[in-house]
Amino acid sequence: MTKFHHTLNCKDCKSKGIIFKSLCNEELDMINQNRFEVSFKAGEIMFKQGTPSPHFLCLTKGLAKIYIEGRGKNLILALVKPVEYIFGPGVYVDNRHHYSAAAVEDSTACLVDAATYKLLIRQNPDFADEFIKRVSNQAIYNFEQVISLTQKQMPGRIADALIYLSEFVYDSNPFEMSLSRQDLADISGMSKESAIRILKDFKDEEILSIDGNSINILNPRLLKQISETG
Amino acid sequence: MTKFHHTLNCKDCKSKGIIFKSLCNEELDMINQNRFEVSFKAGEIMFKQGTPSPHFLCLTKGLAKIYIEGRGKNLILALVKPVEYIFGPGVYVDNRHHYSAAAVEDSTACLVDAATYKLLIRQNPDFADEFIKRVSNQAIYNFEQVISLTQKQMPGRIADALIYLSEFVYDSNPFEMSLSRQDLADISGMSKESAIRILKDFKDEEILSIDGNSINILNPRLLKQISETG
DNA sequence: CGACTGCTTGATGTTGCTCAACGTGCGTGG
DNA sequence: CCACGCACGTTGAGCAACATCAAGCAGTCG
Repeated sequence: MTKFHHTLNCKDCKSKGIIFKSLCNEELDMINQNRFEVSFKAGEIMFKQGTPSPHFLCLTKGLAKIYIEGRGKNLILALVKPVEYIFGPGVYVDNRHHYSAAAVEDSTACLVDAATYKLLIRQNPDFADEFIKRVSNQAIYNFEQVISLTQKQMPGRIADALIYLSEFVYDSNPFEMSLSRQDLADISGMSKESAIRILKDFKDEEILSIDGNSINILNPRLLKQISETG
Repeated sequence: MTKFHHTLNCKDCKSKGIIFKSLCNEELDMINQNRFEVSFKAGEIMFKQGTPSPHFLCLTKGLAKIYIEGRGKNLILALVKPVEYIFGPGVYVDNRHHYSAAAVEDSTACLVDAATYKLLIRQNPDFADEFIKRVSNQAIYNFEQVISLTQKQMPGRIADALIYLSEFVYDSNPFEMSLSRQDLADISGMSKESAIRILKDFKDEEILSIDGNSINILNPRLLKQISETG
């Protein structure tokens, strides 16, 4: 994990687009004053569940997973790609992280002081609205995830995970999966053996073609159907 | 479902305490202008997943459940008691309810226009902070729930549900459960038969005594331990 | 009194986990 | 360079957990 300081200014940052669009230059300056950049190698832990949480983290390059550590197994809540931020709910509650984050690919991120961030939310209603919208979206996604995990059987859950990867993470159909099979299992809430078996089944039914980590969804319609029928 | 209008003023409402403490009289007036009261009989649906969501709902009497409807089974996300509010994430996203709500006991609630509420959040940073804190707490609770549902076996999940009921909902140890066994099962993500069986096991092990709907936790320590070991 | 609803229990089948063995690529140190 | 260890992926067999089905029982309401 390497730290840089002020490699460029927030005002000029290409990445700010989606998140900080409601901030004026003065406000961006404030963030710029209170941030630093960090880089992570694949596999490195960004922060750990239970530790104090003084920062807002914005991923500028790579891919990260956020996951809850529970009794031996991990559960991956989401994958985070540039330019999205990680800002746990603990910041407004007990100042602790309630989940862990780790780099899946080599990544870089900007850390911004949480107090600064909270101040901006108080100052700028548009920014606050934007933030609440973000949190709301995450909550909605969580609901779907809970239903997937508790009410679908394994093929449906793997189907969900594959659709998520193809549509939201890698954004392409034949895609190179930088996740391990264990990660895929942790997304779908099952053992890695089970995940592998389902992948094989899908391959046998010619829904997918798999070569190592490159996956091609041959029959998206059937995959969607498996996802829906559970 | 019966409607009342302005039975009293928000300023004088005993129930406002926790939620609206950061609002001034003028702001409370605004809410007062844009609200109406509704009463529900036990079992009645307050709103349904998928329908438009133009209101913020504040429960003033009774007990309600919020639950997601999925393939035949329901999953109860939380029980809501006075004075807590129900304000789905959809309000900031697509104006739809992402879960349903129903009265468990005879209940009354205040409905407040969502636009008014959102306006107040923009106007009053303290109120906004309070709201975000609330949403954050809910998110944290959701994480614990997901872990409980996906990584614990049935006895641990039932233990979690019983602790939740005793400590957060009914707030007493021998408690009269206004929920059905099906509801208990829907909280714990299992079939009602399984829920009943675990209850019986707990009774046989003298962790609980059960008489109809009144439950007495005889061995809270052991129950906690079952909850933790999964 | 019969129909109905919610609760309870047992029998049976399925699902998905665990464990153990083996293969394979990759980096490290002799 | 080769030998070795190590992490990841893969496969099969056995078993525990859980759902489903079916039946019976009490209370309640017309």
